[in-house]
Amino acid sequence: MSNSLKIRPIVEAASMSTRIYEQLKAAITAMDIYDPDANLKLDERGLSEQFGSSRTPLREALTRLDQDGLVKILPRRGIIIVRRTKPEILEMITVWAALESMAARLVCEVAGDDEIAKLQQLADTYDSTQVEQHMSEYSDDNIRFHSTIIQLSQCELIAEMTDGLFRHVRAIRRRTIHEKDRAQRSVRDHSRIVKALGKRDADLASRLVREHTMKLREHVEQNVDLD
Amino acid sequence: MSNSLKIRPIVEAASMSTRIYEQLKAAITAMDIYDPDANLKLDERGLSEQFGSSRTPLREALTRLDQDGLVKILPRRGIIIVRRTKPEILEMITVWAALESMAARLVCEVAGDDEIAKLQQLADTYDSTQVEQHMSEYSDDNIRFHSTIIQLSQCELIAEMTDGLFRHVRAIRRRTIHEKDRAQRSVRDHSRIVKALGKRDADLASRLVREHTMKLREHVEQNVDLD
DNA sequence: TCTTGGTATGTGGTATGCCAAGATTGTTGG
DNA sequence: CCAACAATCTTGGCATACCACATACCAAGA
Repeated sequence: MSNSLKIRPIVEAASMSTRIYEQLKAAITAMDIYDPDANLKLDERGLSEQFGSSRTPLREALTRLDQDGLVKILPRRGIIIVRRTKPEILEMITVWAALESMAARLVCEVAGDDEIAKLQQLADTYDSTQVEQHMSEYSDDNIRFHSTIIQLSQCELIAEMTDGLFRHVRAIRRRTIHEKDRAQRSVRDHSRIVKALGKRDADLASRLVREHTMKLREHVEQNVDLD
Repeated sequence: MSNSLKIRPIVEAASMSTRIYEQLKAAITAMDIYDPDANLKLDERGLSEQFGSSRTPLREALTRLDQDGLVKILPRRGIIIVRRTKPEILEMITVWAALESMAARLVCEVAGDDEIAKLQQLADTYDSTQVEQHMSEYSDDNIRFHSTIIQLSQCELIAEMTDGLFRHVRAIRRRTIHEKDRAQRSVRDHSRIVKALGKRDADLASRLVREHTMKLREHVEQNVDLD
């Protein structure tokens, strides 16, 4: 086996603009943009210097972020990270409900029993009594649960679209009041959803998912103040 | 009325890159990209010359189109208009069904009776006997019907998202076999949807919309060949 | 005629510099 | 002390030049 060269294909190195784009996207996602003291202004020339590149690739990255709706480029005024208004957030949650509801429907058709069992496991990690003690972890696992449903639907497009939505909704989660009541209800909801998926009851599963997410919408509408 | 200056707001002159972006987007939307003889290759330098600009704003426009998924930029290989694969189209229709279904639900809550009456009018323009004689017009009015539902939902985000989907799905409509059976069923479906909306039966309306769109999905899956 | 290294050309990526239009600061006249 | 104006700075838009890599073509040798 050693009488020939062992060559592995060169991994296509991402362009500088792509790397900048990804890094900026991650950075914006990580920061708390709804903090009243947050600095939302971006400096083109300053950033390009920090990245050790010229303005061109940085500008390309910013154009893409603008297209994503993460920043807004204001001619001759500056580039700012956009804060979503509350109505916009509510719309996002509504769309999320629509997409995940459809995903649940698809899961009933295409997912294997083993995969749904995996989902069961995610839902069972916490019972109603534990959840109040591990709030922060639960928040992550909660998102993981919903992401998994979307994965199992095998619809790539739904995954893409909700990815952007999760990003924004997660940002305002830090501004959400966590009531233990809500968390406990959430655990019960998840359990019911899994059960419906297991029974391949598409109508029920999709309805439960939609109602579950719309409850979040209601909660945000009444308990989150962004201004 | 003529004793005062007639002032109309200054239209914020769009940047060159924005105008190029919009023009290219319109051009790509207009062409039949699934024609086997279609030229899908774009020439950066050639285009910039045609637009009378340098490559920079053109490249910015192309970056945005790439982000939209309308073109694909291949480093050092060229820029091509992307053809959607059949599975991708099917996913788009599925997502469309999810979104419009939710839109119907919202319409039941927020639309006025007068607005639903307008929808009724759109649905009644054709009856089952007329539709086969005015196929091409019906196709446009069909899209208008669905667009109107989304408008009436007052959810800006759903409108944005479906806009992109319509664009792609419309492109393959030209490759779809139009059976008069399907058109007649479509007219009946629309009528039922309006009725459900009028009764503010959100569950029924959303179900009918979803099933209606998923019928299109089925039809495309079985009757459209893109390769 | 076929193989093969070399070369010309095409194409997107990046660096740089200038420009015009807001924004800011400083100055001046009241 | 303040309003109005002017000089200056800031900042995104655009043009241009050059680079690196992919591809096609070509010519020399087997």
